[in-house]
Amino acid sequence: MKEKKTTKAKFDQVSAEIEKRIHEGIYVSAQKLPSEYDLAKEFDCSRLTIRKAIDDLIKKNILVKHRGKGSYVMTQPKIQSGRSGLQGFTEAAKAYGKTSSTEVISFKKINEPADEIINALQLEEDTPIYELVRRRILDNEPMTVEKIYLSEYYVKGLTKEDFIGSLFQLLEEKTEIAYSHQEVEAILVKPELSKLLDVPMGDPLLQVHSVTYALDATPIFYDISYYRSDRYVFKTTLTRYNH
Amino acid sequence: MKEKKTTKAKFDQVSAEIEKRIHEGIYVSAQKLPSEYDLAKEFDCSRLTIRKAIDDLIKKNILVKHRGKGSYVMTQPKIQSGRSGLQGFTEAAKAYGKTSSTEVISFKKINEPADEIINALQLEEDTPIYELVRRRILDNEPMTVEKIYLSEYYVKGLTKEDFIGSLFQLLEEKTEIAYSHQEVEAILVKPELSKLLDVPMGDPLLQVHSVTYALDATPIFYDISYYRSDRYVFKTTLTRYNH
DNA sequence: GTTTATTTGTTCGTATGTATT
DNA sequence: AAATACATACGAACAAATAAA
Repeated sequence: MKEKKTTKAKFDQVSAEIEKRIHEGIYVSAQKLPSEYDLAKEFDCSRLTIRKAIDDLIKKNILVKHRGKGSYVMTQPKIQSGRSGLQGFTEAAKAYGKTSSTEVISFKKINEPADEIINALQLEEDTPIYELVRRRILDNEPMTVEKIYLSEYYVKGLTKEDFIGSLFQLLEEKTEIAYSHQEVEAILVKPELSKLLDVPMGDPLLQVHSVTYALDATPIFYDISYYRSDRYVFKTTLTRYNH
Repeated sequence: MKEKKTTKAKFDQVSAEIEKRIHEGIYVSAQKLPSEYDLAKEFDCSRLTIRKAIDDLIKKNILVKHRGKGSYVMTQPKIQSGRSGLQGFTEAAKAYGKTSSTEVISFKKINEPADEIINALQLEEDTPIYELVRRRILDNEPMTVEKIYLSEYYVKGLTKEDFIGSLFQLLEEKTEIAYSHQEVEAILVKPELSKLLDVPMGDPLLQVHSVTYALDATPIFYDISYYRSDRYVFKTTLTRYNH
């Protein structure tokens, strides 16, 4: 039997502790953090470890630093929706203590998929593709409708009910997911979506196209999602200097 | 007299060379890069230097890696609009060889600014604020209207004409800009914007709120921008594992 | 299925360079 | 001009995940 990973990396412990201090108000924005040298002494580790810890907090948009000046705490956006973008619906819901659920609207084989999809997934023409339509509900209100297109390989033997949970988790049994490219646009609600999202015609929506890839750049699935614009905001942080 | 920085950091040379090889098709997605150890031998440097170079390319969404497996080239989104988000209108225009220009629509003092703005800029109530409205034009078509709100300090002695160029450049004479928080929403075009952006009423727009801060978390300016949804797409890349 | 080799991850010590105050 | 603080870089060693034998 294997032992659990109870001992995290040192730089993870350090960055967790710094993050804790920020939440406790010990380190506040507007004021400089202790220098890397001092932190290294305090945590009894090398400066490189401190630098790695700080680097991770910079990636998480929690700290900023500048050569010769020092490191500072970044102000937090009022509502934090994760690192970047729209991902993590279920996790975001949990974070706010809200009830979220997923409905599988349909799951079926498509014999004549749009070129756009065939192209994005780098498949031969006339390859059969499976379409999965799901709806996400937050506190009894429909928030998102997502249409997902996958090749047969990933859904062999699966039925509607299998898609109630996390798609990522399901797919990672077959392939390791590495990254996805997303494109966000503003569109007007279409009749079909008006019903599913319970918004009147003429309302604007956020439409997100994405393609998700494995490490070796194999496309895994294509996704078009629609977000109610009165409930969903896309948040990002831009940093000027990427030291 | 000081010598110019002709000699870049070694890890910058290495990452530039790797990037070049990717563009030349020497390193392609779907195939593993040489190991860090081998690259270190080839570039005659330490493994840490290679790791730093690779790390930077990962930050730029050019590479992905996975422990025990190796590093891979990420597929590029069809149209590359920069690191993340909507920033860099002028640069993006240049990259496509298009003509871009900026019009200053108005620049005036506002005596009763909205609470939303006072709040975002952390100012006292009834503090006078300056409003700058600009329009960006790409290939003779209006693309963006931006409303920017700044306190007196940053615009003292400036006139309309001073805002034709880069706002960032102008402000950095006074304060160093560190980062900004952005929120993207889908809205319907308002009458005023319909004219400025030359789109019919009822059309959707992308609306972006942002607050820009200095290193010490002082708010510098508040910005509400409107993007034509038929011309502008917001692009991001999400990475699953952030090693 | 176990062992071995490969590959990335973590960490230290040390030294020197460069920007800021 | 000096002190402080971050940036770059090397060498070395061991850990952990993965893939190959």
